[in-house]
Amino acid sequence: MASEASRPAVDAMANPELACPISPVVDIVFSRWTTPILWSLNTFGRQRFVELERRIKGITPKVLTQRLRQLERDGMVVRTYHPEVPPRVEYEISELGRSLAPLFGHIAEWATTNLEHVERARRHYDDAGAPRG
Amino acid sequence: MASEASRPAVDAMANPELACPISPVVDIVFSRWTTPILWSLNTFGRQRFVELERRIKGITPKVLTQRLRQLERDGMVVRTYHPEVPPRVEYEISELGRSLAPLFGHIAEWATTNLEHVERARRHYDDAGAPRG
DNA sequence: CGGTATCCCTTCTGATACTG
DNA sequence: CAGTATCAGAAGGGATACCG
Repeated sequence: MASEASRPAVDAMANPELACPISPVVDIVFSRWTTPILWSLNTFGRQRFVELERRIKGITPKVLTQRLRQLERDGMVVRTYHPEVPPRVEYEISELGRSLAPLFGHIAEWATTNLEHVERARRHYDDAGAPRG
Repeated sequence: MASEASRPAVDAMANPELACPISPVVDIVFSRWTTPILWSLNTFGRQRFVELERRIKGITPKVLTQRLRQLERDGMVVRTYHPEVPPRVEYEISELGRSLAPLFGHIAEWATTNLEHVERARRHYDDAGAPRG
């Protein structure tokens, strides 16, 4: 195996000890509400606060603000303030955020082929699969 | 665009309206503690409860049980109970769970090239980037 | 419009103790 | 060993109201 510093990314799947190397990414990218936000910004382009609020069904302004701030801090989205009356704020995905697109594509692909397997497993488990022992 | 039923997975990136199609996967795969568990099982193979408990630093038996049950219900892991004294239970990743390996690989790859960008963005934001407006 | 402030409540989690 | 039971505490959201 290669050294820690020069190890190719794929080798991470075989990296022993300690926590799994994808946990940090999960914290950044896959927190609640972040994927719909990134998805919306990536799909529909630059949007205002209300547009996002309306698009992302069920989110409250407080939570939307929190997540947008976090995503802005992490460099995933860019916030632009226009000092007008009424004020106008636009959010757009950054280059760093856009680099997640292929990843999201892979996840979507996994979903289309495997989500039904999960559903099936759940039904099977709920019918008779409760753990014995 | 193709119809809803036959649409290729990658087109999901352009799917309009409603929530983003990867949210269900996020709920299943990227809940707290699930990635370290799947990672450990995928990397080190079949393991007993205590082995997982010791390997995954900081997890409590209660939470480990909860997550393992959920993963078992979703068909990601297989639980095998050996009625011996003392009892022995082994967990291993399922075929469905193993199908996530390439995905995890992509995430790990993204991490190695982009995680430092995130760190940099955070420092920059914390230094002077607080939103004005 | 684009938020913030406040309150409340559910969920998640940790610690501890105990059992077959 | 492989959990379960119980309780307490923290965190994350939601609802509502208000502000520049």
